[in-house]
Amino acid sequence: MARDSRTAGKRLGEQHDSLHNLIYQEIRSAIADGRLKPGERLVEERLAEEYGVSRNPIREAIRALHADGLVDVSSRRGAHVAGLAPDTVREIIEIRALLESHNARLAARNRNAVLLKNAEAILTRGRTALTSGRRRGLRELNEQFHRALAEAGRNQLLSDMLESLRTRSALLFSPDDPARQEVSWQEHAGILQAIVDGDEELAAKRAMAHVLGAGEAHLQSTGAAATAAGARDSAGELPQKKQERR
Amino acid sequence: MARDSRTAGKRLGEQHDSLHNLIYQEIRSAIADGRLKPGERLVEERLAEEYGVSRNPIREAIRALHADGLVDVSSRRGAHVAGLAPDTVREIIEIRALLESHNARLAARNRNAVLLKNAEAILTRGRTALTSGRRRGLRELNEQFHRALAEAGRNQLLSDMLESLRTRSALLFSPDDPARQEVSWQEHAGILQAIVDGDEELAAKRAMAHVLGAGEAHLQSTGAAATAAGARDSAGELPQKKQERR
DNA sequence: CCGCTGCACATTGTAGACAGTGAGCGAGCT
DNA sequence: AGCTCGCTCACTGTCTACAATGTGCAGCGG
Repeated sequence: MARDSRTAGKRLGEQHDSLHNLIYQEIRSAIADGRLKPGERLVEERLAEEYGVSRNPIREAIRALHADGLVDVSSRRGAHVAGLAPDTVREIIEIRALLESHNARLAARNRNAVLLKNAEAILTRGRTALTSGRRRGLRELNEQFHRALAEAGRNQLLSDMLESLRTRSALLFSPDDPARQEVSWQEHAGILQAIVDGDEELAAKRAMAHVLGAGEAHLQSTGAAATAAGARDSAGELPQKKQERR
Repeated sequence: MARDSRTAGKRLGEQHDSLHNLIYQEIRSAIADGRLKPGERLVEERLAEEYGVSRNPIREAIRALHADGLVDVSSRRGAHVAGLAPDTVREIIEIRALLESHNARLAARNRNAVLLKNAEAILTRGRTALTSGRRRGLRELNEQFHRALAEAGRNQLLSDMLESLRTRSALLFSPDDPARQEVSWQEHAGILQAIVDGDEELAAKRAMAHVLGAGEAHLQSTGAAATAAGARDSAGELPQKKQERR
């Protein structure tokens, strides 16, 4: 399969971090970078050899990825990179919209000065990055902004759930459309403004619109309407019958 | 996240019971039954011996429990049964209220005949069990009813998230107050009625009230003692310095 | 030519060791 | 005494080996 062993810049640094954590990160970014595509099988022994470790850390990493919803694991049949069926994407968007909305409401209710300052700082950085054309960091800044908002909501559970949803979508969605980015950061500003003003309703409304808008954009760019309700439970779990036996 | 209760619901054939799955179930019910108390340490080797297996299945089970939020795992310091700090309980209630509410709205929007019939059947069983004094099955019936509602919402992700939240609370909350049960099942009826009537707003409102009400009841019963015993915000997450060295 | 049956193997599940680390406990110092 | 510094050891993290099982393929019968 020659997965370009070079791409996996496996520098097992000094890190006292447990091995399986590093593996987890590695595979995770491999999925994010598209080096591992949805449906692709994750063979423990192969990965073990690739990273120069035994199968145990690999197994743990895979379990962690499974907990994050990034891989599907079926008993005795191995693990596959999870895919997102259009229906699932819609569900994620819907729930994320609901939760982001609620979180924005909470943030507007609390109005914690320092946390909002932090969000504003990130917002500024995002907007300058946008105008100066440096788009490479935008994805990360977007992540940071939403994380800052989540913190401002001061509900740990909600924050965690949002993080999880963002992870699932961010890793599996297609890269962002530049045009959309403009709108996106304007909306960010609008949300934050409403929060700072303490206008709960407006903040909630804008947050929801933001998520739904971004979701629409993604649905457009990716599969389009090519899959109304047909795929149903396929959920990207097609094992991709590659057959690489020798 | 909702273990592997794949969409199919748990008809016959509970999967090929891999050992670690059995262990998972075992420990899980041990927590539910109170045989394992919050803060208690889970020593892999001890459990391995207790169940007559090696440590690997134990580790996997612990990971799964961790994914469900039932145990806390800190690197190199072992796993402990998770506790619920009062703040966390409030967060769970709040988010669950939000999600149950939304789910009820969706159910009212869809009005899937067969799924609602199912919910009604469970409702009936619950009410008869209540009046006939057989309270031992009520907890399970309550679980089933909410699961049925979740299905009726027809949003898999939402259903899974609710399942997870219910799991976390059900296992760690104190047993239910009989008086509350009466009210609870009346509210169940009210919610379902609104859904059947297709009144989205009412259904959402009632679902939220139901969760908040139940939550309040729990906070009352546990909160008082909890405030005295472990007023700290860390509540159950202190590793419980027992020191059982020999 | 095509479907069925049984075999062989690729992979996962489990077991049993070894290695590394953090936490108490006591010796030595001040 | 109080404190620091090692020592010791119960653990977890990892590795290697073995067992169990699903899958594809060859070979056979139709």
